[in-house]
Amino acid sequence: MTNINKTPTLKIIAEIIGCSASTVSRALQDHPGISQDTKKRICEMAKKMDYSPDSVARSLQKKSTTTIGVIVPEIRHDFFSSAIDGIEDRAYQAGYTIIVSKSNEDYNREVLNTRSLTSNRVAGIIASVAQTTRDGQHFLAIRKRGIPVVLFDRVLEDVDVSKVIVDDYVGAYNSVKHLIDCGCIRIGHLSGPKHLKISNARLRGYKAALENAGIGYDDNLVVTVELDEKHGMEGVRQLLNLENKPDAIFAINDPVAVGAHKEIQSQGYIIPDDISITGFSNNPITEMIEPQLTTVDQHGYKMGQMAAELILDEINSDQVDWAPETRIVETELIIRGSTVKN
Amino acid sequence: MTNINKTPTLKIIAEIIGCSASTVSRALQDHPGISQDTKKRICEMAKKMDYSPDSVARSLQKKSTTTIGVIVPEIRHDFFSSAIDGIEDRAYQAGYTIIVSKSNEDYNREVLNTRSLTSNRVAGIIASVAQTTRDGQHFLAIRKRGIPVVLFDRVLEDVDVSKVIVDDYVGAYNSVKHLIDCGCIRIGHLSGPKHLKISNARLRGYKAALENAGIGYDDNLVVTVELDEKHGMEGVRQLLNLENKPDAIFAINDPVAVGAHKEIQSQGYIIPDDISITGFSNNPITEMIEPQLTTVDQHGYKMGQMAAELILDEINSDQVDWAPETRIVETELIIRGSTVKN
DNA sequence: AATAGTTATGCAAACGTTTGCATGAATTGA
DNA sequence: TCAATTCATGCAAACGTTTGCATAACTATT
Repeated sequence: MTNINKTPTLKIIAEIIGCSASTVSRALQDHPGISQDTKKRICEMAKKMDYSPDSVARSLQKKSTTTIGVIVPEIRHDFFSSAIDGIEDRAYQAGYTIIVSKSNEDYNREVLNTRSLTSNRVAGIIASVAQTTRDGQHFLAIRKRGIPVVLFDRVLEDVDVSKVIVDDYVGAYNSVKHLIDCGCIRIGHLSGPKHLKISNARLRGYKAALENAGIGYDDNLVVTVELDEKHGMEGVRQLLNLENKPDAIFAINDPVAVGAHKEIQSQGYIIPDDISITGFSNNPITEMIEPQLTTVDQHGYKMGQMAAELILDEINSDQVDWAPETRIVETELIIRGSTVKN
Repeated sequence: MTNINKTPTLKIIAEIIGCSASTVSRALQDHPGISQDTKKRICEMAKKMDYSPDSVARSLQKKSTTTIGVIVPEIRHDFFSSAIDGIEDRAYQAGYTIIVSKSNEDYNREVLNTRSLTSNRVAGIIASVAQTTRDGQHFLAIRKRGIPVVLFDRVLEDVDVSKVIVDDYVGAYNSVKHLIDCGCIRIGHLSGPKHLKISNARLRGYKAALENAGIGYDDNLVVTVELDEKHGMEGVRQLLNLENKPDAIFAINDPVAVGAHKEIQSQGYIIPDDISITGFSNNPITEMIEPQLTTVDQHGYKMGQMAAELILDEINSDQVDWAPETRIVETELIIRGSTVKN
């Protein structure tokens, strides 16, 4: 599509007013060296012509953009879209725009994304890494070029950049503590695959809460499952088959909890009267089932905000070597009907 | 944060190789006028230094970017994040990046967003308008400057730009026809506010399907509700209070359907044996409830893809006056347990 | 009236590309 | 051997900004 109306530039305004482009530039910036009269004339004309500065040209000259690059494994996913939302809000407040790209859980595409973003001279990159990403060289290389990098949620342990993570341990601890406070004494746990950091952190939280309450740990009450609904159903069956059944379930995440929820009900138990249950993540589903699920909010939106704040701090710092910083987002226990009668 | 390693540029490579920047530029573009030998030396060096061209500088010189601007009312919302996903995929394939901004359902912010995007010299803008937007001047002005605009889903009727919309009429028709095919003969409709286009289109589809099947239209079976779960519950109560109760419900959207779903079950009716029910949108919730909800997929992802395709066509066209085009996305009926026993 | 100081403005370079044109070297054909 | 042709490369301008420095026109001070 070709341009019909020409976009106004400094030079065009300058010609109309009868001055130089520098004067127009300075007038628009309210530079002290320009007379009130000229300023007024120029500003009026600029407004009349609906002038807006060419950020491309400005970025070239300033050698920096006001754009933040974002890389996520998946866009169409409540947690990530919430995070993007949080990033956008903070960026918008600071006058920045965001370029969103997704890796599709593919390491190679993630590397390509970083190249594209650096090529676009973004002021910084916020990323949550793909499941297939093991190595963080691409992020380190960017950082060495002076572009701040913030990893959030899915971070790489051994990569020395700023990070925003959630405290899974505390989240799990509080969740289990809540079950105990509700009077449950035999709490089962549907745990995740052992190679995942979150599984271990949440399992530790579970154990600590039990110990703190003086409840003995029972190996039979912990079942390891994959992170989806189907496995939640299967896992909980094992627990319901025990002769000494649990009176509560702490599930590693919401899909697993939803699976358990269904299975428990289809076996005729009443939630929360017979068995209480809690999940993790605060997915939208948790509000849609009956009774609604008590869960741990991971605050995707909040994490996005914090990641944006962190990167803006780093961008605006003039320190040559900003030490990477890790910020931890507090989880929040959302108490609903699956643990408390309403 | 300050730069430590300098980013390689054409000039730097030129100095190392001992030629001019133009030669490097041409070599990297595989320009015919450069000798094989020089090309090889230059390309190797560029790779070694991990050179990637400065898109900012290139955009300035070429007077065009490879960035598409996206404006949505809300990011954290399944339909919109799916649409963004679809846009990203197509854009990525074409070598474009996307800038995502949200209006927060606020007309003024939407106008600001368009300014920011044009200032960033995006190649085109894809938008879904805010609820408070009545006037489309801001989009027309952009288009007059030669920047293609594509509106999707929430479009402005009187604004002459390209559009991607869904056929609500057909979607509703098929949904109701399905209920009829399942043997239902007394089909209630939870309709939406009368000033919304979607309400009317879906209502027309409902009526047409009935008429086509020779089923008389009964005013008592249509209840107007707000578009959320709570009103779905309230609305369906009216229908269940009729002495001649419906044997099926077609709800204007999924939240309303979910509300109705809950209410129907809590009154002791069995879905779909006593009453069948269908929604609209294919929100993730629809798969999470028991029985799962038959619904109409609006294909947010597909709409995003189509919007991206449309804008890329327009960007790559050299026609001075590209006639706006409207493309209609076919809805798809997703049949699940709320209408058919499994 | 001459100098110093102030005020308002313009010039030109720079940011990193791309590309039309010019130039010089090498090759070809007679 | 000379002109014509081809080949490889460089020069310089342009894209729209910003900004240090120079300059011109005043104003104030003596």
